[in-house]
Amino acid sequence: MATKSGDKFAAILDAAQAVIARQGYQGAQISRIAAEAGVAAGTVYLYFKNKPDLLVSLFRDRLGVLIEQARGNRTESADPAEKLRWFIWQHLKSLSAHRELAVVTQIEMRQAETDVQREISQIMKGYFQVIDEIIEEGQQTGVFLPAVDPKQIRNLVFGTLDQTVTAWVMSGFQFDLEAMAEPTYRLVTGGVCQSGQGGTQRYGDSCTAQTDV
Amino acid sequence: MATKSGDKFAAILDAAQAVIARQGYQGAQISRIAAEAGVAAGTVYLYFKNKPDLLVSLFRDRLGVLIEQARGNRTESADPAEKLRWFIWQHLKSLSAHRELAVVTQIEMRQAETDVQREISQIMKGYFQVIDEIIEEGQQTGVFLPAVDPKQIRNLVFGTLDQTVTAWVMSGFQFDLEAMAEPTYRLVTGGVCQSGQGGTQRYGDSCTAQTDV
Amino acid sequence: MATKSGDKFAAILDAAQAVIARQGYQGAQISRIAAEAGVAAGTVYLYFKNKPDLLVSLFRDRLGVLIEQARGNRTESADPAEKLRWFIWQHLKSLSAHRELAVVTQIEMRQAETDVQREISQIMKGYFQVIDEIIEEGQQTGVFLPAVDPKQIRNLVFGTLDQTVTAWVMSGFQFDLEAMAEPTYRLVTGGVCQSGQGGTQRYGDSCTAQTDV
Amino acid sequence: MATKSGDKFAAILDAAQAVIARQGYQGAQISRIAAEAGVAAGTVYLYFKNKPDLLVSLFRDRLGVLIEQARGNRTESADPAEKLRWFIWQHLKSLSAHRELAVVTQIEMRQAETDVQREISQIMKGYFQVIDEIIEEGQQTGVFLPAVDPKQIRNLVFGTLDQTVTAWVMSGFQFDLEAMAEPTYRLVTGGVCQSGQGGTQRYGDSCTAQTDV
DNA sequence: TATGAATGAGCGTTCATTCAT
DNA sequence: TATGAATGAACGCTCATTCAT
Repeated sequence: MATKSGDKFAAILDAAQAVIARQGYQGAQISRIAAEAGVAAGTVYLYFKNKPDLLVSLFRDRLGVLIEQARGNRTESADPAEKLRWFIWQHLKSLSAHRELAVVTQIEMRQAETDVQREISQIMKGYFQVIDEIIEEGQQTGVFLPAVDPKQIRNLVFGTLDQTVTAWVMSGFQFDLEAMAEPTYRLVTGGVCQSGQGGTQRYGDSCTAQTDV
Repeated sequence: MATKSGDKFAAILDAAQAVIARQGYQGAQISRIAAEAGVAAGTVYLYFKNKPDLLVSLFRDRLGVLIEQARGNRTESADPAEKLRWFIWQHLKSLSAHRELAVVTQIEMRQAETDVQREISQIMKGYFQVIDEIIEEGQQTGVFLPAVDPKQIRNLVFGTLDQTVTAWVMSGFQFDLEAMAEPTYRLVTGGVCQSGQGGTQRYGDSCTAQTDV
Repeated sequence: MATKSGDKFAAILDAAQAVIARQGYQGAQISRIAAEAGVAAGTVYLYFKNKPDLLVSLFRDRLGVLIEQARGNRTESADPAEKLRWFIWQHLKSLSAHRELAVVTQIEMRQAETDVQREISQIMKGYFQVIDEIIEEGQQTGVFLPAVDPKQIRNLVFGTLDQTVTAWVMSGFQFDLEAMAEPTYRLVTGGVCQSGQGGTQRYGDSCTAQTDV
Repeated sequence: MATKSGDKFAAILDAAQAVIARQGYQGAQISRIAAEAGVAAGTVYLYFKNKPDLLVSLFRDRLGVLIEQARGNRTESADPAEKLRWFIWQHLKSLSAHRELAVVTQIEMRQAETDVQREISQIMKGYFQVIDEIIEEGQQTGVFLPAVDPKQIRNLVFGTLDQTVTAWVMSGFQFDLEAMAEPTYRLVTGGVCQSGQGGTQRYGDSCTAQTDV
């Protein structure tokens, strides 16, 4: 039942993640989380103000790890494109290795009350910042489209990752999420259209027309 | 209060959408929805099995409109790329015109219980199919990357749209969502990387290297 | 269990009075009151906002009867002193006939939270007003000491009654409360000191000195 | 925070009085009282059996001071009426000088559970005894009405004082409580009726008729 | 003595759902 | 069909009390 660690804070967070992944946000009773953490129900309130606070804390803690990881890895290559590849790979790899976390972040955390949602959005900004920095660097060095609002690019990158992970969770983990990293990266950077078509396509072909503007 | 129409079914759905957009999924009480629809609380149960059923019905109804719209519009051009452009534009335009609907689909509907989530996913498949058909047609005609799993492309397309709309809602509708259609289309089709770089890039540049594989 | 009356409002008030008299304010569980009233716990909240509101309502209702009674009886005689005698008699007689009510008003109602106390004080003002009117009339007609702040007189009158009833309750109803009316009236009107002493007392005797000022 | 004295018993009682006066009986948490006393929560249980015991102890201690004071002062004059005057003045003066104590005794202590109430009543008997002794002495020396049950007189005296102090607390200390001593004494001893009326009153006037019986 | 982290019983309140009319 | 009063299960949270140190 109880996590071996004497650190009840971590034990409760772990239990919360497990229970939420299993029972869903609404079904996650404090008493259940406490039991799973090996503490009394009241003890939860020594570490967290209330149920929403526990959930926000869980999200902050878990995303914090992703953010740290992403920030650390970013420096391994000078090329922004390479940094982006690395970011995508890390994201998918991390969630791939922690299915419970993926379930919680992709599905259950979005079932919180509106107030909690707002706080989670704030926390997400920290992760968005990591992407934004990569994008802006890439735009400055001319690797990424400089004329496009970086937020749009971020929406493309994060939206694609998010959708991919959600699809993985909803499928019941039926495919290899980490293996999606490379193709996802290619799609994101190269787009949907057939390359090389540019030379032969007829006028008005919208798939190449885009680059004209 | 009540929708004038004698069609209580529609009146309840409308009220549900309004109340959920305003009070959030959790705060949406049946009694409130009923009052807003101009019927008694018990009447809701003459048209819907229970609360989850009401929510799923709402989602099905609203997404149904989007799907019909997307299917209808798809035929206006033979070019799959053009169809995609049209789809993206329709999606953003529709939600742009119906903020309440956007709030409900992007934020509040994701707060439902796990069971509801599953059903919503099923309904989403209908919308995904529309995208999938466009993508597959594009791959067959050679407009879209043929070697890539169409589901990945769909994740890119839908993920980007979804993220864009969510950002719009979370921002408090601070930007022109419909105006995002064209740049979003270009990003999705052309990718993040600077075009034309192909000729001058040095070996190993990952932003072009991708197309080699 | 249930009061025969279909009037659930009254049934809940009756049950509340009974349960509070028996278990005390703190021990009076809503579930218990509901059971005793023959309704479901949730039903209580159809008639009362919350527990404090139920208590305040109970007090208002019960005191309202006393106030009406006191106001009605006041007109039976023109003499303010006689009105006071009547008031005192009515007060003691009413509580004497309703031990449960006496317990609740004298003991248990004073165990409410500070907020409830404040509201109860407001309600008490209605009862005080009845006394005040009698007193002021008596002062104007010269029957009662005109130079004394009427509020002080009221404190004497109500304080004595209140203390008497509380003593009765705390004693376990060991004496005849109604029989206390006449002697109480005499004490209140004539004071503690031996009458007739005025003529023989030596200078400085404080029991008569008072009348000199 | 903590009282300087090493006497934790007294420190806890002081803290209890302060916290109860500020937060009310219900809101007085042991942990808060402990913090205010500069000790750990557990330490409270080294000096008091439980929360009710702490409250009863507080009341006993505070009332003990009043009783001692009243007993000491009683001997300063041989005249029972003068003793009564002194008693009334002491009572109002003491509470006037200790608003916190007045709040606790008049309002908050009455919010205790039924068990605590019973014990408080017992303690009150000690104070009542002081009044009773004065009264009985006065009756024996013929100063106070000999035919009246001394308990009735006590109810008049204490009830009036109690009501006066409560009115003072509820008013937010808006008047000079100590200044009420003399008029209160006069009322108590002389009664509500106009003196001197005896000679001129018409037959049946109830305000004088009383002394006939 | 003293600590203070941990306990866990206990209860007010909400609200989806039912059913007699 | 329609009503809406009544239901009652379900749960987050508090805080007096304990006990290992």
